[in-house]
Formats: sequence, structure tokens, C-alpha cells
Amino acid sequence: MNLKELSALLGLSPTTVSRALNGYPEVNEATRERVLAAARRYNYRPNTRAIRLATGRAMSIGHVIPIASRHEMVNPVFADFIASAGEVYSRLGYDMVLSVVPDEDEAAAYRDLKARGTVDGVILHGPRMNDPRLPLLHEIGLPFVVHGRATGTPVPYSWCDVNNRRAFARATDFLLDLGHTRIGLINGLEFMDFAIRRRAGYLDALAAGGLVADPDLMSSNEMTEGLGHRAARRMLALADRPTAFLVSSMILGLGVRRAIEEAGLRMARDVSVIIHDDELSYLRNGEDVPIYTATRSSVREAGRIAAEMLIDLIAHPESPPRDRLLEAELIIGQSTGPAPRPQTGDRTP
Amino acid sequence: MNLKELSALLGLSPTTVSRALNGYPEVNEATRERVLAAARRYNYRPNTRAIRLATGRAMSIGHVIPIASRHEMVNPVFADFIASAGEVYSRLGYDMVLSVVPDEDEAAAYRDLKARGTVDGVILHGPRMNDPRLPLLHEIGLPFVVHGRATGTPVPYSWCDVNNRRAFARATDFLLDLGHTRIGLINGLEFMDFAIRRRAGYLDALAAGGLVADPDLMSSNEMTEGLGHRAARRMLALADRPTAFLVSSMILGLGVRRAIEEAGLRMARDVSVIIHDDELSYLRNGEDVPIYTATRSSVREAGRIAAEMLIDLIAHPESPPRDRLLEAELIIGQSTGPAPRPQTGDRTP
DNA sequence: TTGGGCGTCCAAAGCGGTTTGGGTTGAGGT
DNA sequence: ACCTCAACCCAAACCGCTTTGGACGCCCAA
Repeated sequence: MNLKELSALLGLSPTTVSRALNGYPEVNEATRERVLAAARRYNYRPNTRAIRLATGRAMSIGHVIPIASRHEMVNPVFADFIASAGEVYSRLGYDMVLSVVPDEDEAAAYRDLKARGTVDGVILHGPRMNDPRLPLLHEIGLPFVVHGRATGTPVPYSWCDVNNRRAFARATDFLLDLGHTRIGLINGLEFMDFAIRRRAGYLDALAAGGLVADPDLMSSNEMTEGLGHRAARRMLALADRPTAFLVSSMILGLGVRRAIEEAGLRMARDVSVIIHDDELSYLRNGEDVPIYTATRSSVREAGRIAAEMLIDLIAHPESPPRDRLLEAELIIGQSTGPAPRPQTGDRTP
Repeated sequence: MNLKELSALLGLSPTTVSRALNGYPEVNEATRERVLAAARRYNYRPNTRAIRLATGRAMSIGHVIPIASRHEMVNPVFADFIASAGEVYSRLGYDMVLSVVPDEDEAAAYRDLKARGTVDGVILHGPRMNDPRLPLLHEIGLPFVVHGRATGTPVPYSWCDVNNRRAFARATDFLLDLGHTRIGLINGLEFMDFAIRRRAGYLDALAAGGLVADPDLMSSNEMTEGLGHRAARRMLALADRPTAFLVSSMILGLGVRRAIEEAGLRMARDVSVIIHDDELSYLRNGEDVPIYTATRSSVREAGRIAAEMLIDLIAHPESPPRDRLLEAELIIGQSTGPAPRPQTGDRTP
């Protein structure tokens, strides 16, 4: 059932039917009712492809997911982010189109999306320091919102980010207040913007507490359970081992906990742990009471905000960039406690 | 730059330019070269929206993600599945469109995708027993491939699944051979098709081993760390507690391990654990050697196969349904060992 | 010499909507 | 009786591509 058929059935012109369905004023209310009833009755839906060509708008938002051919890492926060962004898109009549491309083709993918008119705008994921994608998107004129920020970007842009620096500074303060002085930082990859900011927050707080950072207590890597385990194990094997860990994700935290227990230690009592909790739906930090003390910030909320921001940006192309900084909450869980008394040397090997 | 402009620049008709670019034979090779060179030079890309309207094909594949308003569960295998399916789509010139809709709107979402012509086909995720979505898709005539199977479906359909039944039967056999007789099953939600098949495999093997299943040793729920922990803790508190667990996912397994250690027991030595490992990219079962003994099957491979199957199906609408059953591998890790000697009663409370 | 066939190209008709620029009608004012 | 002006509706152009149905020139066989 298409517009022409429907209008023929109604004895009206396609023009009038289109206007009736789209709420234009120059159509008699009685006629509009008749049209709406017929549309319902014959289950008429305007063809997406025709609307898009006619209006010149794609009515869809792109998300480009680069796949590194080496390890094919898929960011675990990604699923929750797009789920919440997708709800917004659906609600506002947009489609979400995902482009999965090899790492090296990412720039080409953006150019393509723009040149072919496949999307009206994109969300940029996992921004890095001096991220080349931002100037690129700026240059080709594709509206975008960054999930996070990209330190060193020369052009203004729209973003929605968590205050990672303050979150990790507060978490570090909390540990310092508990008497910890040897605090390990198990962070994401060092070129990721969030990781840079979290380290900065950690270093801020250490410095404010009169401590100097120990390079042996800082690690940066992909955020998998295995790598969290490996980093924590290495630090726990140090002669002057940490009594607390600051950990950039829940999944890393699972590995850290494993390392702690393998070393014959108990979380909270022997080694405190604070994680950053993105509130992923399938990896909750405890059902009722939080397991880990955490800097908590909902990635779903960020997805929702970024999506709304982008659609607003598309609707008002001449408006200045928007941004939104979300504060993380410090949630006290069962993974932190006062620093243990000076060690008695009975560490398990 | 559009086709009309480009053809004007070349002094050719749009027809010829279009044919030259699309590899049709009725165009002089020299002309084709000239057209291709100009297209490159002016960075011409045919407008997606126009192609779609003209050809009547959406050149995109839909994935509908229902969001239960209650707990907003996003399936963690989903990210990896769509990442690998997406690679196939990109390669073959298709777009992937994700529709995130409230649970109760799922049927409407499929009808909409079909009626508006937004997609050429869909992948169906998380099939259940007697899943109403399959007859629906069949009825509205939208090509689809199921990731998994749906027991009880009256119509034939295309699918790509893991042999869950055989996998869990083999895993159970393995535990029986190690001398375990009290084996707990920590499974996904009981109406999910994969969970039904896994339980069937487990029950098959128990029966073949002359054992009767104990309802207290079977649990079904969503597959989160917390629920894995809860189920295992409950079973470990039984007077006649299990000496082994069969666990439906890696994430559940993390919770199970936590429960084991909280009970003062050691995995493998006191309690064996076998998980099902979907080889998620951010939750690997060990880097080099597997941590958990596991029934392993790559969800990425399934995504790739399902995507190719669907596109093939779209290209040949009259062909019969296809299917593909993948066998899971039994990987021996460090989480299993011989059943401990009969208990001496020194369990921690 | 003529006609058929081939190679190459083009005009125009579509795809299914939106949108522009009127046309018709009837009520109200003079 | 005539004009004006809403209110309502329509024909046709347009979005940018694909595809159908020739057109034209040239070569070769009859």
C-alpha cells in the first residue's frame, strides 16, 4: 500500500493525503480524520526510502565501530551506550546505523557516510588524545557528538563526558583518608582520553596528599579480566606492595580481585579496591549493596544525553557546540577498608 | 556532486555514467575509464537514498533489540555478535540498522520495518520456546535468520545455532568421568531455547550415567555475575552440596567462582566448574591457557555465518531455508579436577 | 544495395514520497 | 451583483538514482 493507492482509494490527491498524515494545517479536519482512518485500516506506512529521498534527510544516526584486526576488541560499554541512545533514536523517529569497519578504514567510513548521505550525524566513541577523527568530521561537515572528550583537539565540538578527573581524585582522597599510601592504578590504554584524565585525577590527589607517584604502581592496558589480573599480580609481588587499587573498570576489577585472592589476601581487609562502575546492565556491581566501592556513572545516561544532543544539533545546524559534564558518584561498597598495619612479612609467595 | 553534475561534466548522459560505474557491459571501455577517473577525481559517491528508492532495496539488515523496561538487560553476547555480522554487512555493501524498542513494541517494530521498507531482512536474537516472533516474521514476509533455534516453531525457518545439547551432555560426561555425581546446573532463563537444550543435554548425560537429577541442583535465571553468585551460594549451602557446576556463561562463572571462594573452597580442588564460553572479546577465558574448562563456541563465527546466510537468503528469496549447526569444543582448563573424597564435614558455614 | 546485428549511447519513465504554486469554492463585505 | 479572501484541494515538479526502450552509426552477409 503506497500513497498513490491510498489516495486513489480515498478519492483524494496524494498531496492532500500526505498533508493530512503529516499534520499540515491546510486540510479539513473531517478529511484528515478520514485519511487517518483509512491509513490505519489499510496499514499504510510511508516508504522510508522515498521519504528520505524527498526530504533530503537520512533520518538516521551513524555509529562507526572500528575493529582492530589484531585482537578485535569490542568495547563492553558500547552495548549499553547504544542501547540507550537507540531508545532515543526510536522515540524521535531516527534509525541507528552501525558501521563495523577495520581500524584503518575508519576515516574512509566517515567520508563515505557523509558523501552518500547515509546518516545525518554520528556519535564518536572512545576518543583519544589529539584524536584525528574530530578534525576530520569537522572538515567534512558531518554533525557529531563525542562520547567523552579529546584533549588537544583544535576545533570546538560537542561532547558528553564524565568528570573522570574529579572522580578519580575523589576516590584517591578516599583511600588516602583510610590511611593508604601505596595505591596502585590499573587504568585503560594510556592514549585513551578517559585514562589520561583519570590518571591526572589520581596524580592530583596524591600530590595534594604529599605523596609522589610510583611508576611501578601505575599500569595501562586494555580493560579485560585477564589484564586486570596480570597487572594486580605484578604489583602485589612487589616488595613494597600496594594496599589499595584504583581500577578503571568493573571487568578489570574482577581480575584484580582474583589476583588478590590468589595471593592469599582478602579484598577490603588486606587490599582495598575502588573501581569505576559504568553500570553495565549485565555486570552490576552487586544487586542490593555494592560489592565494590566505586566511582559510579551511568553509561546509559550518557548515551541518552549524547543522542538527544546530536539530534538537537542536527535540527539546528548553525548553533554552537553543546557539552555536558556528568559527575560520578562515589559509592561506598565492601571492597575498601582502613589500610592494614605495617606488614609483618607473612605474605604468601 | 551528484550523477547529473558528473555526467554534465563528462558530456555524457546520466544513463551512461551510471552504467559505467556499475560495470554494465554496454559501455565503451575507454568511456568507462574516463568516467571512473572523473568519479575518483570529484569524489563522487552515488546517493544512498536515491539508490534505495530506485532499486527498491533497502540495502540494510535490521536487528531489533527489545529493552525490558524492568531491568533493561542487554545481552552481553550481542555486542560481539553484531560486530562480526557488521563486518560482513560492510563488506557486502549493506548497512546494519539497530532498532531499540520496549519489549512490548517488538512485534510492531518488525511490522514497521517491513511496511516502511527500512530493511531487507532481520536477524532474530535470543529465540525462545514457541517464540511468537518467528510466525510473525513468516507472516509479514520479512526474510530472517535466527541466531539459535526456537523449539516448537510450526513453520520452517533459517537459523545458525550451537549444538547446545551435545555440548552440555559432553561436559556432564566429562564431570561424571572425573567422579562427580552431584553436579549443579546454573543455567539461563528457562524459556530461552539455548537453556532448554543445555538442560536437556545435562539431563541426557545424567540419565545415561544412571543418575537422577536433583531439582535443588538446577537453577535458571538471567546470566549476571550476581545471579551466578547467588545460585552457587545457595547450592553450596546444601547439606549434600555439589562438587561440580555446569554454568551457562562466563559471567555467571565469575559469580560462581566468587561463591566458591567465599565458602572457603577452592575451584578445581574442591569444586569443579565448567562454563560455556562464547569467546567474548572483552571477557576472554584466560589469555594463553584457559582458566575455566569450557564448552567453547565462537559467537563471532555465528554472527558471520548468520549474516552471510541472511544476505544469501535475500538474494534468493525463493530458496528453501538454510541452517547451520556449530559444534562446541570442550576445552580443558584449570577449573576442573577429580571429585574430592567424601566430605569430612569441615565445611565452613 | 539492402537489411540485420552489434556496439555505444541517450531520453524518458519509473521508484514513492514532499513541496511549490496555483485553482476552485463559498462565505462575507460592499 | 461583484469582489475579496480564506479554506481546501490538486497538478506537477522534484529528490538522485536505475532501467526500459529505443536511436544511431557501422560492419558484414545476402
